[in-house]
Amino acid sequence: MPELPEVESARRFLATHLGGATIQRVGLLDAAVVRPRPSTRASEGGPVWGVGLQRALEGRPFPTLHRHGKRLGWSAEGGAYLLWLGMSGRFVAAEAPPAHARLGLLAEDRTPVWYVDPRRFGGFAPCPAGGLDAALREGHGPDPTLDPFDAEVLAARLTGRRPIKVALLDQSVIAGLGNIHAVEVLFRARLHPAVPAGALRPEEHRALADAIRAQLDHAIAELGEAELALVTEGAPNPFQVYGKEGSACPRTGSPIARCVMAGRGTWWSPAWQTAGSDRALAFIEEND
DNA sequence: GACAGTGTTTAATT
DNA sequence: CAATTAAACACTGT
Repeated sequence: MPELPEVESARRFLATHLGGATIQRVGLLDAAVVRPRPSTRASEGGPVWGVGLQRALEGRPFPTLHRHGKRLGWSAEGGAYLLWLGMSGRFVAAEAPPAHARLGLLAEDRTPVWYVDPRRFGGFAPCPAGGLDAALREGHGPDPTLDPFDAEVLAARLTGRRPIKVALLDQSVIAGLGNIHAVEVLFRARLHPAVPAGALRPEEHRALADAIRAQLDHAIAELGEAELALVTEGAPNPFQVYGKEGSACPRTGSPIARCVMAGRGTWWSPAWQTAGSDRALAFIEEND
């Protein structure tokens, strides 16, 4: 579920539902969601760190959450924590815990809020007190919605021969884009996904920077007003090219293509995304 | 049953 | 050695 816009949406959701409240109890339905360090896996989590999280939150005001890229975090009396949503993490307000609820936040006169994460790639982990900002940014490039971000910034960070699509997924280059929004950004910028990252021209850097900002702003606004999930079951696919192989390109009507780059599904419109196609690396079209 | 899936780390390979 | 790619994680839905 979560790329930058969805994580920002989760941050606002928590502030709306728990802001100003005192946390009475942290329900540990699955202690493995609390980890010793950020970005560790469920097998490393456990009640030892779960108790630490309970002690950090219970009986205290719900903290202000900060975000950088896809990471969330807070720093308060009980200590600093990082929170990341992995592939399927989300927050749900409900009286009873939904399926795959891993943790519950209970406050007086508020609907309980549950951290739900079927795949358990997401979690909570303590980070050094006073070092929240450093922990949020560690190993990450700029967040396009929070940091200075323009064609020059992009040009300086996009180097090497790997495809631009793969570079956009690298959080150390830019923080916040995931597979869906990277695919949509390239469509907006009319850029071929297989252009080597270091081979972009100045006008392409500009188009890409504009597309990244536009896509993120668009997605945040849409999530805010519609509570739209990334790919809600039953709902039609809301994206221009993501997951649309074989269907008509919204701009040209020609079929959307798909290939795999760095192990991730990549969709694009060959007729529309012509910028850089002269420099595109060899790639495999697997659409029929 | 096989396969793909919104993320990220680690191992293996080039 | 640096740059890339594959595998692993954990589980659901088609």
